[in-house]
Formats: sequence, C-alpha cells, structure tokens
Amino acid sequence: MLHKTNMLIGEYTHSLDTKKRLSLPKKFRTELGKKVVVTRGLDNCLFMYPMSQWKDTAKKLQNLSFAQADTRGFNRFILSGAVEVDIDSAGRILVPEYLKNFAGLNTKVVLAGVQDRVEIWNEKTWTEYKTRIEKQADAMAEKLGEIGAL
Amino acid sequence: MLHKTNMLIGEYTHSLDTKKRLSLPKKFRTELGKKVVVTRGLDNCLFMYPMSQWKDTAKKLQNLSFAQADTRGFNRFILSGAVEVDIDSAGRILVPEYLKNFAGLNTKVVLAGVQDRVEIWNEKTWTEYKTRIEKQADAMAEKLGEIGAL
DNA sequence: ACCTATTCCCCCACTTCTTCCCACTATCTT
DNA sequence: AAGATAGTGGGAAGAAGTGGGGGAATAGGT
Repeated sequence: MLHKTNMLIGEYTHSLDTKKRLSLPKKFRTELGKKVVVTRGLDNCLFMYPMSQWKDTAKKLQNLSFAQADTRGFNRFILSGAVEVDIDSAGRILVPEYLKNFAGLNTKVVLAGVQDRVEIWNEKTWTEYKTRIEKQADAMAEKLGEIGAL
Repeated sequence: MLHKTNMLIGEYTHSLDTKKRLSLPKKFRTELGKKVVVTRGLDNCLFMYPMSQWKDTAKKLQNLSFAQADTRGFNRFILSGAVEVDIDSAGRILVPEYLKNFAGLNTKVVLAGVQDRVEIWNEKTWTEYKTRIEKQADAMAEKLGEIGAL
C-alpha cells in the first residue's frame, strides 16, 4: 500500500523550548500535514505519525489478539498515550508534559525519520542508543543478507 | 538487476570543503541523476544511491517489523541515517553533519563506485581498509573457490 | 456565576545556517 | 599555447530555527 512518494528519513537535532514547543524539520512538514499523533514509543522515545499513517498503525494494533495479556498491555501502552497535536503557524508542536517526562526530554532533542513515523529522542539517549546499534549493524546486515531480506 | 548500461565504477579522491560540500566525480553524475540518497553504510563508510536504487532498498526494509528489537534497530540505523540530497549546479552534494561524523570524514574523502552504489570514505580509513583486504584477498578467493562461488 | 491563574497560540524579531551564484585554479585536450 | 572542463572556494541573499510578548481561551476555585 503506497500512500505518498516520500518517506520520512533523516536525523535532526532541535531544541524543546521553555514552553514545550518543538519545531519540526522543514523536510518533514509537507509529509506530516498540519496535524499529527504523538504517542509513547519503544526504546524510550516518542513516535509521531502523520494522521493518515496513524490510522493504519492503530488498525494493525487493534488486530493483535485480545486474548494475550502481553499484546493487550502493548496496546494500552501505545494507544493510551496517543495524543492528537496540531502544528502551529511556525511549524511547531506542543509536547504534553507526560510524554516529555516519559521520553526524558530536555532542551536538546533528536527527531529521526524512520519510514512512516518520526521518532523523538532525548539527544543523549539517542547517541547512546546509536553507538550501541552501530556496533551490531554489520552483523545484522549479514544476518539479514542470509535470509534474503536484503 | 541492471537498469542502465553503466555501473558505478572507479575510485576518486575529492575534498569536503568547510561548508560540507562534496563534488561528485563527473563519471558518476549521469548515472546518479540529479538527486541521490546518502545513508550510513557498513564498515564505517557512507552509501550513496541513485533514487531508483534507493527505492528498492527501502522497500525491503519496510518488510522488517518494528516489534522486534534488532530489526527495529537496523531500520533506525539505515533509515534515520538516510537523507535525500539534490545535486547542485556544480555537481556537488551537501553532507549532513551527523553523517560526516559517522564516517569520520575530514577534507580528504574517497568516492568509490561499487556496482549500484557509491561509497564515501575517509581517505585514511579507506587505504587502511584496502591494505587489510588485499592481504585477505588470496585466502578469500580460495575459500570462494572451494564452495564453488567462483 | 465570577474572578483568577495558567496554558496556549499567534505574531514579530533575531540569529544562524543554507543555498545560490560567481570566480579562480588546475588539468586535459586540441 | 589557448580553450575547455572539472574541481574548489567564497560572498551575499534568503530561509529555517529559536525565543519572547501579548491576547485569547481554558480550567479551577470560591
């Protein structure tokens, strides 16, 4: 299913000001539209989806089995934290207090485009995560190559 | 799969200027078009793809689930590291700060054509890598010969 | 229901980085 | 030797990110 030609990619460091405003990178704005959904993400970051994309993602989550306690928990984790936020005239969003706390955000924030979502990270957490991943990347590529995914 | 008649081949040393601009070898330009994607590569270099080629790669990555920690990490590594850059009137691209840092680039940079992509290396890292590989090449050939790959 | 206090949003100003354009040099060609 | 072409460098206009003030809206308490 192809929605748009562009996907969200790239890494940008922006700052969260005292009013909890966060400006989005210019490159993301057209793709994101004027309203987004922000939610708790995995690995201690936030996920931000364009509205169109969010609907697909929410649907996928709903299709996960209700019977299992762990997927039920996973659902709650993602869905209960979701907020619809609109983008102001300067291309900024307002990050709710509880999400800011969840991701441990302070002034320095990293916005990372990953396919159909943007991830919002505390800068320090991000760099730590990245160095950890970089070490594994070569081995990972090899493994994916073996199963023919790449 | 070859789409065009030319493959990207050859090795060139160019310089990254103070504005993080990098001119592409003339030989690559027609093949690359006027827009490319640059991303984190393996072995500490950067990969540069023509748009057409990138789309294939990106599609493969889409199939990796974000529910698993390792593929999630690999996705972040590649996708958040990717940038769509266009080539200016002088045939140069702009290398983002974080990619420059990742590959440890300074002024001397090597551009190496590898089939359907161009790799961008710190010159020193490149020469070191090459000498290391050359030593292994004989042994490698033997191994590949044994399993009938060559 | 009213007043107060806080949050939020729009607008404007400032600063820094990017982008575009032009110019210089070196090398290769004719 | 002159001309062309590739690679490199720098200056100036423009845009993107950031920060703050004031008015509107919302919530909360009495």
